[in-house]
Amino acid sequence: MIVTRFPPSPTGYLHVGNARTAIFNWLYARHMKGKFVLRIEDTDAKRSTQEAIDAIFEALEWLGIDWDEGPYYQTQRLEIYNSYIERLIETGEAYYCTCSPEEIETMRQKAMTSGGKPKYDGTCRNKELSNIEGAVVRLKAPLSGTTIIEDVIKGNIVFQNEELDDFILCRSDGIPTYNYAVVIDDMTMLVNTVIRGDDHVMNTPKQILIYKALDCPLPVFGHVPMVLGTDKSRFSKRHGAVSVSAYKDMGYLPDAMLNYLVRLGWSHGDQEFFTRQELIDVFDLEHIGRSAGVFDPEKLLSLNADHIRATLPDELVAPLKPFLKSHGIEVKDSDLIKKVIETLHARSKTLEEMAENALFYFVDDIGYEEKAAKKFLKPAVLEALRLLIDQFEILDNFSEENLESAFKAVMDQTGLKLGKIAQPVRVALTGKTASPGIFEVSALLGQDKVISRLKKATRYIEDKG
RNA sequence: GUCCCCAUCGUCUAGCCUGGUCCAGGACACCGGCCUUUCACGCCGGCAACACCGGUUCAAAUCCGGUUGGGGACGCCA
Repeated sequence: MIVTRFPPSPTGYLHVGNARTAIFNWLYARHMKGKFVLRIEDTDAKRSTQEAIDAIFEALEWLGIDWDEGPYYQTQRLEIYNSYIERLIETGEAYYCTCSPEEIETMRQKAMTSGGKPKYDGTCRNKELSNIEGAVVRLKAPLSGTTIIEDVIKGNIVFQNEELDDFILCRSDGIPTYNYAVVIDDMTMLVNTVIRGDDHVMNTPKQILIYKALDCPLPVFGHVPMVLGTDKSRFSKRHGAVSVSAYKDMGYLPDAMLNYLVRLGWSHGDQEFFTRQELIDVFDLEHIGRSAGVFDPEKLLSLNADHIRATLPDELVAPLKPFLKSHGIEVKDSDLIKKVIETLHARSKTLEEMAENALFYFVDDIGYEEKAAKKFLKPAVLEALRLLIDQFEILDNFSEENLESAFKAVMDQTGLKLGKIAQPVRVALTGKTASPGIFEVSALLGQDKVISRLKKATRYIEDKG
């Protein structure tokens, strides 16, 4: 059975780059009917926070990523790491080292200036020191030969073992280092498929060495290329919004985010739009690309519009409510919201945009956009508006069909074309020059509101004239 | 500096493994047009790429080598 995992370190919000590797692991596990494990890598006490943990859970939940095992916390697994340290010391695969950080630093400086790779020189390698207070544990890494990553995405990557050094497994305070804890965790959690960011390739040979020292079979490794910003450097804050929750707040649909992030670096022929289930059905590791990709907010936005359009208005009601609320609108009538969404869902790229454009349906007193009023609410349309009010007042069924005939009647009486009448009416009803169809807007607004807004517009014109 | 990775339209990518069907296809953005009561949606059309050099071959975007460019990693961070 395939077992994948996502191991965030809780030092901040969930970054879209990290979210993408979480998604790859999750999708692959779901596709293979395997298991997906969540593990919190909180060994860095200085930077790990509970808020970050909560933020990560919230973002994963929003994305619809669930896990079958965990969350595990590394800080609760210290005994496990220690027991394997003892074993590695016993078998001679690791040793205690008492070199100070300062000494190491001068070692690095020397190596750097002489053109070499900064690494530990092995001072304590053969001293067979015992567990002295303040000692670190280092792996006794091979001095020659090669270590090969058989990467499912990038192919074989070969490292000369001379490039590697006796890196630290366990810090002087007894806390395991990242590379060591990861191996022990993946090994004991039976993780057999490790899909992670490109930035980890250099860690992988080290981890392979630990697996070998432990005489443990290797998992399958797959390193996915990074997500870049427009300037081709690692995607970060200066390129725009980077946290998953920011996109949630801007009114993106989780499925759109999922779709976009997966398609950034993975493909399935020419297909651009995927539902969650389609992704689970067809996702594979073979079609993950080898080159890094630029995060394009425009394309995400367009995809979000596609997902909004593909979602039934009914299902958009609940997600839209918080956005209406943030504009001070609380509507109890879900059926009304549904109807409002029907008029807006082909013209909204985000839920936030949809909420903004829905405001005129709900507020009591709409304001006119300055340019709109200036251009369309003019004395020339006064007569048409009054005739329309007359027509509307005698309607007993405020249906779109009846509305249309009412408009026709006014067109006949005034000799004006529909366009000449519709725009002023639109401004009167919505305050803006762009809106859903004038008949649907009117029908939804209802007789009373339409008539009162039209009357208000006539008064506005009279006052100005 | 050392090591590693990458290289098709502005961007995401298909094609590359299994050379010819590719004077390179799709999508976003952009530009025209149609539809039309506005804005969208939809539809039609356009712009635009195989980084460079050399090799292999009858034939290379596809295979090989090099160059250049970009990215990443070199912590008692993860």
